[in-house]
Amino acid sequence: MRLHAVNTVKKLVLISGISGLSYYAGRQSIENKLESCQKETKNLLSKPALPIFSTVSAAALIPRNETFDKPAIIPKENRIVQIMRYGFPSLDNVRSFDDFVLSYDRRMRTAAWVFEHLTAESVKHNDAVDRAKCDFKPDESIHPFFRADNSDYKKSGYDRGHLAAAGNHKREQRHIEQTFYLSNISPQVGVGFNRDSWNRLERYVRKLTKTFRNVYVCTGPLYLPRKEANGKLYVKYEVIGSSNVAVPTHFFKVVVCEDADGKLELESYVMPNEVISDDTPLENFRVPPESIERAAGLLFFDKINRKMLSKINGKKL
DNA sequence: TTTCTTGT
Repeated sequence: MRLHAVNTVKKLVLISGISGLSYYAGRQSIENKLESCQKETKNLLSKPALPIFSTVSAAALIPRNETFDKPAIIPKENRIVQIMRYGFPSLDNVRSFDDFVLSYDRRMRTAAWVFEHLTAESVKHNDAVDRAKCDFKPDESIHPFFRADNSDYKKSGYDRGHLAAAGNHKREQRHIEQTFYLSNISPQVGVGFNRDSWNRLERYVRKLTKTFRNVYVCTGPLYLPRKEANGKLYVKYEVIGSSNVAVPTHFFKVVVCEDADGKLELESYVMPNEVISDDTPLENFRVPPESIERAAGLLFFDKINRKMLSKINGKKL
């Protein structure tokens, strides 16, 4: 890269989401990112030649349904800062919703990860919120080449399984509705997985808010290699519908809980996307977070001060 | 309680 271009690229990296430069962006604090994003967006607005509407990660740090015409792009109390407090697992195709953040994997037609922040208040039952009123819908913010449609899932034999669980977003009707965008959905085995053991894991994570004041959850698909008859390893996954939506072989959850003293406990799980017996204890699915990072190509909770981490998968450090 | 699909 030519030297004179470097400064411009540095300025653009937060807006354009050039993944190869994520190291630079990753070193900045979230606050700096937002400040910088806000500043650069304003700069860009005065330069109509730059294609700000077609860049992907411009959507990342700017809440949906905010138009670029309004001067106040970043609200003061930013929910996204709260959700992403401990770092972004990656910076590819990041987009934020009102109560969760996701990174979209265009090739797989589903998310690479979704991030949520849960509290006792945010998951408590709310009569005003009705799941039955929600419809699964294509995410129109994704380019049609890479977008999943309801027809892809129809008669596929798979459930439209939430990554950010609907049950985690009952504070407002608007919040739960946004979890039904197909960018937050992956093909999941229904009976025996989505409706059973995976749901059991989701309920367990919600229950953690009873003992911890803050719960941070990262969820995503995995496509793990498997040994075939010739002894070699292959990554093999089914694709469904005319969009070829990838069917993940596994799903992960990495959870960080913060207690009243600010001490942090981490738990990480991998479950195969297949029928799992209901009597299998959830602890059986615990795996070291490093192995999920390697398999997924992600880095979780990058910004956690290791001194604050007291437990990993139940083991004291 | 929450997670869904299919058929009418």
